[in-house]
Amino acid sequence: MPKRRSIPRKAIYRLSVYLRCLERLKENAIKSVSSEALATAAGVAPPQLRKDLTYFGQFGTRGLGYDVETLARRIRDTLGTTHLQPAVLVGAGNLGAALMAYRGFAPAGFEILAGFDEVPRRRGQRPPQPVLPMNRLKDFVRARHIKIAIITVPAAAAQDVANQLIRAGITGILNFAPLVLHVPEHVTVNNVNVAIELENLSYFIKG
Amino acid sequence: MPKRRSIPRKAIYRLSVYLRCLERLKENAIKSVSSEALATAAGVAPPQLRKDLTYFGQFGTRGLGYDVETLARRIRDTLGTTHLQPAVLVGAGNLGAALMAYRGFAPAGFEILAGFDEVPRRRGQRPPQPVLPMNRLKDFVRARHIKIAIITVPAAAAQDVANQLIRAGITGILNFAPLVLHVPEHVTVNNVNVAIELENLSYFIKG
DNA sequence: AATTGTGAATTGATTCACAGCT
DNA sequence: AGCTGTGAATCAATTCACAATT
Repeated sequence: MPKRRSIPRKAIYRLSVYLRCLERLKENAIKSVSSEALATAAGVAPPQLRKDLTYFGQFGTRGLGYDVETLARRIRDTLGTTHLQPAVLVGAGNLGAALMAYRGFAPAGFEILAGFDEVPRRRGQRPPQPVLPMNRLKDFVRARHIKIAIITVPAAAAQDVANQLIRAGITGILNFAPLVLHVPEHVTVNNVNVAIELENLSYFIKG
Repeated sequence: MPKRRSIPRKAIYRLSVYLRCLERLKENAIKSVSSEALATAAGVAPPQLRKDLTYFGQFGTRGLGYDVETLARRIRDTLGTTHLQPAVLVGAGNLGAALMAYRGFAPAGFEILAGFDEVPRRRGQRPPQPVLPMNRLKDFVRARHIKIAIITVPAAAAQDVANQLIRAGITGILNFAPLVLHVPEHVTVNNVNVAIELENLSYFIKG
């Protein structure tokens, strides 16, 4: 269990980036890496990387660097993705169905077990997992002790869906709906808002 | 033109959130709003909101608050989304096709004019816009002076696609591929990585 | 000799308290 | 009286320089 004093939130995001880079090194059969090399690959400064890692422990060997395999495992431990985590998705429209079919979750340690929708299997493509009606959500989530949910419903429905998920026992929500969700203390919400990302680009390209 | 001293990057993201809240107020025919009310809706503290706004100018009236319509327009001016901005998307797979069909871009001021792919119209649903072969990318982007691109190709292809886009004149990239893109100084990259967002949730739900 | 780990210094962002308008 | 705008103060994050270790 890592001691959590006051770890910058961005440091945790960067751990994920380091992990991706380590996985690439491992594919290339590289056993060991210096903070300089890993930092460059991750697009940060070497002291940043070292500081980030020491928030969670000491993983390197002075004079030598970091063992790729070991560091990757330790980061996965810290993030809690050593074992596959189940998740559900609510809102099986275009975007929702595409996310359900996305192959990038499994290597990161996540599996979307099912989608839920008011009108199962309406628009878009057919995802590989079942799409179930909303009235089955609560039992499904409880029975499998699922903690993570993805919301891809329209803004008008999102807060209500969030409330249902939280009542079912969800404590982590990845929210694609363009609004600020209000949730209790013990629930974490991460927002993904593509329109906002584009607006942000728009600001910078005016330069 | 706003003076840009040292504006926190997150302040610009928050501008987008304020804009969404203002649009909601406008729909409800609310003409005027205080920093307290708007901040609460946006999920920030009132002084945060006021400080953010003063990075770009003075938009309120002391004793009264902010005029909803005026503030919304001024924020759009700042972000550069007063007029519709054209964009292209590269990688028309599941996710790419879903984004092309997404209806949330138009109200934010963006329009995806076309998709590009090595193998046009292969997987997933058929998007409303044309999907063109990669060899038409450069001319298309140049002829229409497009500045913004969305990358939804696999990681292995993303850097090459980014290079092509930049040669064609793109200066803002929204990157969904799970790797760190290396780009010249004048190009802005925003990353959206759903797997990393899930990892981040995983860390916090262990709490 | 090389490279990590870290306290100290710096830089950046947020919060506060209140001055300044309407 | 009410509410914005902002300099000053606090808090957080990043960078640096170098001691510690192999």
